[in-house]
Amino acid sequence: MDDALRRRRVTQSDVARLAGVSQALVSYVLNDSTHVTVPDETRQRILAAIAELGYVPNRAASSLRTSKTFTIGCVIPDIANPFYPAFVRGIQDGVDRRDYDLVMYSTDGLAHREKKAIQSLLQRRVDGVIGVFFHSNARDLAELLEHRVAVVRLEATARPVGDWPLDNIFVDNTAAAFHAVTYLIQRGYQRIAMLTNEPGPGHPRVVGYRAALNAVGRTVPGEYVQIGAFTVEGGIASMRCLLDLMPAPDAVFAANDLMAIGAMMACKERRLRVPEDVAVMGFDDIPTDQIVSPALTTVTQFQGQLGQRAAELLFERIDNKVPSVGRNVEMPFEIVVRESA
Amino acid sequence: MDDALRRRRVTQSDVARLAGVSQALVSYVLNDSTHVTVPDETRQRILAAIAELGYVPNRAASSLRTSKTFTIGCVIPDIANPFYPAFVRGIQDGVDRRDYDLVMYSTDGLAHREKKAIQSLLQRRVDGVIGVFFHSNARDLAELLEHRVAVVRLEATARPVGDWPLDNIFVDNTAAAFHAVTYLIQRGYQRIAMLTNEPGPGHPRVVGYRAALNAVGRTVPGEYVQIGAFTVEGGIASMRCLLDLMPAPDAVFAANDLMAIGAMMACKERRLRVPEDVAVMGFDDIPTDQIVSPALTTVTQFQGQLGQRAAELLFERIDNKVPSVGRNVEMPFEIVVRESA
DNA sequence: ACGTATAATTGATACGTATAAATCCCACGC
DNA sequence: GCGTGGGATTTATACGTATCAATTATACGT
Repeated sequence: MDDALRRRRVTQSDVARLAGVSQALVSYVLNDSTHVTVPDETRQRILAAIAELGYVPNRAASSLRTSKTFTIGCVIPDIANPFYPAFVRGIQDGVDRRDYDLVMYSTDGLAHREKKAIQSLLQRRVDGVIGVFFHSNARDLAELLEHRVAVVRLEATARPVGDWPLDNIFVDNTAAAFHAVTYLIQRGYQRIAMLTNEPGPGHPRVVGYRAALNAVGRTVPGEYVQIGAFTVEGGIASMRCLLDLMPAPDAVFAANDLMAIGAMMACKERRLRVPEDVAVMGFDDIPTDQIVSPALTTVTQFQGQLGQRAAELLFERIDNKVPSVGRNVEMPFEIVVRESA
Repeated sequence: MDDALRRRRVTQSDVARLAGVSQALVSYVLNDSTHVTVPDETRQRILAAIAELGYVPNRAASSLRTSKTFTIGCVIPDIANPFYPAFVRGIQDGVDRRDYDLVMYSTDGLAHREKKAIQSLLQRRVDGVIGVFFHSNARDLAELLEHRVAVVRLEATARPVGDWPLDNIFVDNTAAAFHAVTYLIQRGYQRIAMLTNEPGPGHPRVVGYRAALNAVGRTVPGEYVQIGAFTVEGGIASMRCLLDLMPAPDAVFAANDLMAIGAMMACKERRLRVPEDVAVMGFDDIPTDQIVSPALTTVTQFQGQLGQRAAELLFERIDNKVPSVGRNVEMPFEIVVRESA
């Protein structure tokens, strides 16, 4: 095909001409407006013309006129991080059901990339945003909110929303970690260590970990909390350090599953059995957990449901079905007992 | 914040008024047009006004005027399928570098959802599309192409593109499977079976599998090619059938890694050692492969690079740097030898 | 038969931008 | 002193749609 075949875009005016009506009427039948009645005979004529010409509405023009874009923005650190695909898929399903489209941004948790994403969202005049912001400077989000953009944040704990119409959806990570560690305690483990990292949701999980141990009157030796990267390699490195300790822990709670898996690898390396010699527990429930051997005991955040629910919350706001004050919506977690602890 | 704080959107006209110039001039400084020269003094005044009012360009209006949307569409079966996150991330990186945005669609490989995605893409007047289409009825893509939308398809083999300006990026799956199976043969395996499924890229992989065996004068017993779902469960089920055969295979080549992992599980279930009793080889190189034990030997398609390259090809077309005839761009694969074979 | 209410349709306009074309302003050369 | 060539700026317009207001056609009741 050469550029010769390049087709001019068909507009409502073209359709109107063919159907022998005005452009306005075409628009009316397309949006089957309630205030205007179009007799079936003309409607059919117009629909026929639309089909014949292959008319496709121009969203940009429509958005300009109505200032609705039917677009949702999704801002996450990294789609290649195994926590997110299921979450995003949940969002997609919710968004798709309403015939909205999803614009995706990966920020790598970097402040300037979050800013850039927000800037794009602003230019695009999206109707809503679902995001995971590590550096979410409240001012930037404020700009979205001031322009009536619905925003739902995924958080690791309840957050003050002030008077902004900003919803937080969250799994109580502190409580979840508390339960996880309590589970380990009940299983009889005596020296429970933790693997975590600095930015991101590690902090509340450490808080829960400490609380669970304190609740049974135990204290945590400083070197039992290892800080490293949120990756398998990070887990391996941190776990090696822990295993060098005297006494070494008999159980580890990792702030995410990749680290937990790394920890298991470090154990294997030292010929330690999991869970007999040292138990390992993770956080998030990524698909790989069911595959590794031993299968990883963890706490799930039901990422798919989380995404779907986030979309629902967003649309409630878009539909104005909800007071303009921010909500904190707590979602369930669940200890998933498999083989590693 | 109540609706009272709802800010009116600032337009170029607002900026112009504050700076004491015409709207046109504002537009000129924003697009620093080459044909028009704006003295530095006025430019500064305008930029100051932009900053003071917090002006954010309206992309819909801009798109309407220029018929450029700075939007790329991405159509894949399922972002939760572990093959795709790295691919998408590669695309994102390429797209981001050019300050385009990415609209994502998951189709589940269903024809009607592919159609629906294409329809959205059409309405959005995206500048380009990168897609994995299982039912890509050529006519639907034609509609995009006729409207000068750049399209890059990810395929499993070279494909005739006709005269359409449509690029295919592909890893030669047949050759890759041929190499994989040849590797197994060279390792001395005698009875090599295969796990695959029906739609999707299974077919060319089976072709390569057969070719490799034929090349050394072996034939394939019909029941050595098992068809099942592209999932871990599918792999388990299919592998069980294979292991019930007499004689059972001593090696399995799975058309994707999830099936391969399932196959390993089925082996474990029967107390068979991998690779000593039966070797397992997969296809795709998903992140989990490095984690399972034994680590999965597979063939990688370098998904990240694949995505990046797809974006590059797309932009070459968008930039008109390339003749309007379709290209077939082959990308490398590589046998990744780990522990399972 | 004739207004009148209602149905059917059209005209006109604005959304916010980019850009071609027109205008204005000023210094400069002769 | 006056035309002239640019530099600086503005005017005008179109992109494609949705929708209000206005107009025309139709039906209806008395």
